[in-house]
Order: sequence, then structure tokens, then C-alpha cells
Amino acid sequence: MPKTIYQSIYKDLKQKIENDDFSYQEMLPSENTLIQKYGCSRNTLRRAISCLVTDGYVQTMQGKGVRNIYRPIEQTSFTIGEIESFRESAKRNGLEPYTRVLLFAELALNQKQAAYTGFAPGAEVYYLQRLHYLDGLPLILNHNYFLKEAVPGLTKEIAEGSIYDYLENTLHMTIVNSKRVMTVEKITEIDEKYLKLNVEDYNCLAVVSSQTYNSDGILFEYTQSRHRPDYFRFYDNAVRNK
Amino acid sequence: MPKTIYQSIYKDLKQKIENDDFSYQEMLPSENTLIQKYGCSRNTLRRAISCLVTDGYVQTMQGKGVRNIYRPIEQTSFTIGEIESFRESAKRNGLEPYTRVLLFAELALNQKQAAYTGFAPGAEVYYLQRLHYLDGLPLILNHNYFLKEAVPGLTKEIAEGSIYDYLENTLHMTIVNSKRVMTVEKITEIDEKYLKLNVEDYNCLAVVSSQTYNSDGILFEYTQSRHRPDYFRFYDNAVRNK
DNA sequence: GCCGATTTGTCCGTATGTATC
DNA sequence: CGATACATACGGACAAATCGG
Repeated sequence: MPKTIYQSIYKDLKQKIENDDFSYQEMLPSENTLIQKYGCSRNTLRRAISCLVTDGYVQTMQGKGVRNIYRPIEQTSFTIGEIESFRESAKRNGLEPYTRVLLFAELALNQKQAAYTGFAPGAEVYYLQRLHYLDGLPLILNHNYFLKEAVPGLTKEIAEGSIYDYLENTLHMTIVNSKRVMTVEKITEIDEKYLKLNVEDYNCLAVVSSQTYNSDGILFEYTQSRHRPDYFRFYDNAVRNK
Repeated sequence: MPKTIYQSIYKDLKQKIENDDFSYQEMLPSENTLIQKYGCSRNTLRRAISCLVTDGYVQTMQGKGVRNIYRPIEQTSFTIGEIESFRESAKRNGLEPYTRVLLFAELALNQKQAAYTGFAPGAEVYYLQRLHYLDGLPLILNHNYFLKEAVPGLTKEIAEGSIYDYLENTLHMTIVNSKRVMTVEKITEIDEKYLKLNVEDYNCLAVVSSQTYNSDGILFEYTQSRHRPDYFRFYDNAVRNK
């Protein structure tokens, strides 16, 4: 549930757009109209609109108005966009998730590992390999590194469910942001084995490497997600600012 | 040059962060301090900070302060992030760009083409195939579709330079936003031929499909960019909003 | 082409809430 | 508990772009 006014307005407008209350290319009511309708201040309404712009739902034009440019996307494959756990994504995509823990280890990072994870050399981490299934199909092979100091008490059992649920609801950690890099990499033997890919077909994967920070400003997670290429989709809306 | 106050403050802080004026994990001065320093209002300063948050440069924490979480990235490969033309990216990465036009055609879209480009069936477009070189290496094979109505007078000569330069400086068009989808696709014969890829090595590509809108709210461009996988990198910062 | 009305963009000042120390 | 820091919200002023008469 939205706790703030601008969030509830944002949510309401977003839903109206998704529900086709405004047709593609149609203008939304003017700021003043919406201000009256929602009984809020101008800044508050503008903030809600601004979120819709970021989402790529609408476009604002000085002197003209706000135009709906939303188009529904095909949900045929597994899509990524925001920060969310595998289970959240699965639910959003309407699919049945299952997670298998291939490896659960504890280790101290050497120089090389420290360099690509972003942790300090010698840092104590949980290192996990997890295989994520969707509707019975293995789609993603994850290499997770969790800083022990920040994520105490992690177990294999927790890792089989939702780690993010554990972080947020048990440890009461607040996840803030995640820096991500997307690349295409050659398939390894491990990928081939677990993702059941035919090298003749695909010899590459979509790889998303992410560094995630909590509200203490601590980098607590480095994850490399190796995706089956034929089920990978990443959405983004970029805004040009001169 | 920034035209507004918040943009100039944003730019100044961004530069200070990149110049290592604040070390990693160090707190920035408080809002009030910066307000005094820049002689601006609270809202204006907060807006500048908010841009830095979007960039993944800083993290704000209620009651605590603003923390620098910027880390320089290796510029070894061709990186994407915002909306920018190939030449802009090349310049930012300090590399020598060159563009070869493989095909320049005019056509009316059939049903199938309309479906994936997002244009209306029957729409008149320029269809281009362009090969982008960086430091003499062919890296990206682009399939561009430009709506004739919105981009009149496009020629092969213009396409060999910067089309965006033509759009913005000659046609005075304002580019607003670009919806992008990233996928991994199997290599085609055309890719293989022009990108000089060895199929034994890589049989896939990174593909970025984008729909770009101008300030008239018109979808004027659909482009499919097919990137050499070993030189492709896409950066992103995601913010968790519960 | 001009002018006024409309609409969005920027900026300011202030008040109150909430989390941290 | 008080002081500090960021978060939300309001109201008002002016600028800039657009549109219609």
C-alpha cells in the first residue's frame, strides 16, 4: 500500500493507463484538472506524473500537456526491469518458481574475487550457486556472494526459498539500489550442464552482474545471474536530457 | 551548458564526485550546508541530489545523510547507458567512430513489420542498414526505420555522418525518450559477414531494440542494434521502491 | 502576426513528519 | 530528550512553450 499522497496518485494514474482509460497518444487531463480531482498541491501531482515519465508511460510537453505513450508488452518470456527477487519476478510474470541450491559455502575473498565483486579483499562471504526454475524449466544460474557481516545466519534452507524475504522481513534490512551491468558471455561447462543448453544452438548467455546496497550504505551482495538467452528480456526507458 | 540552477548544481557535484573530492562511502555535506554554499532553495538542491541518486552516484538516508557510492568504471569496452548517438558514445569513450551505410531504402511497412516496429501498417519509412566501426573494428550492425513523415529529406550522405545531428540541428526535432528492450539473439549470415565473427567463437549477439519518441509525441524511429558480444556492456542503476 | 489564455517548467519559502544520533 | 538530517507536502511567483482567436 502506498503511504504517501504522491505514491497513491501515481498508482491510480498508472492503473488507469494500464486499464486503457486513456488510449494510446491521448492527452491526460491538465495539471490543474488533476489537482482539483485529487485535491492535492501542484508539486505533489507533478511528482506523481514524473514517476510515470520515468516508467515510460507518459510524455510531458511544455505548453501542450501530458500524452499517454503506454503500450502493453508481451509477457511471453521472463522480463527484468526493476530490482526484485526471482520469486517476485516469477509472480509478476505469472509463472511457477522453484529454486535449487547447488552449492552453499563460506569463504574469504582473494584479491581477484574482491576485484570483481567489489568487496574488500579478505571479506567473509557466503557463496551460493543457485538454479532458478520457471514452470519446471531451468532458466537462470546464479552465483551469489553475500557479505556475512551484513547477512548473518543465512542457511541453505533459507536460500531454497526467498533470500530477499529473509533480508527484509527477518533481518529488517532495507534494500536501496543495485548497480547492474549486462553482458553476453560464452557458456561454461557448468552452464551447459545445469541450464541444459545445446551448444550447437546457443554458445552464449545473457549475464547480469549486480552490486546491491542496503540502507546502511553497505554493499552486501554481489550476484552474477547467467540467463538462458532464449528466455531473457530486459526492459528500459531512457530519457534524453540535453 | 546547463540552463537551470539545479542542473548546474548537479553537474558541479557530479564532477566533484568523479574527481574524487569525496572518497567512496564518504558523506556529502548536509542539505543545509549545500543550500548555503550554492545559495539556492531546498527544493532545488534536493532535485540535484535526486539526479545523482538516479545515476547511482549517491545514496540518501533519512536521518543520516547522503553517501557517495560512486566507483569509476573501466572504459575498456563500448558502454551504453543513456540515449545518445553512436558518435556521442564514441567520443565519450575516447574512440574513433566511422559509419558505413550498407543499405538505404524507402518502403511501406507490411503487417508483420508494423507489429515489431510499432509503426502503423502501411507507414512510409526509410530503412537503413548501417555498420558502425570503432577504431577500425566493426562493432554494431544497425537496422534503422525512420518515419518519413517525421524525418523528411534523409539521404545516404547524412546517414554516413550523424543522423541525430541532422534531426536536432537541421530539422530542429527534440528527442524525448526511448523505450528499449535488450535480448540475446542468434547470429545471422549478415551479422557474420559484416561483424566478422567466428561462429565457433560466438554464435549469438546482444540486440538492443528501441522505439524513440520526439516532442510531438510521435514514434519516429525504430532501431535494432546488433552488437558484437565481446564489446557490449550495458550499465544500469535500479532503485528499490517499496 | 499579435495577444491573451492555457499548460508545463523552474524556483522559492515554509511547515510538518520521520529516522538517526 | 533534543538536535540534526532527510522526506513529504503546500502555496505562490515567474518563465517558457503552445494554441486559438
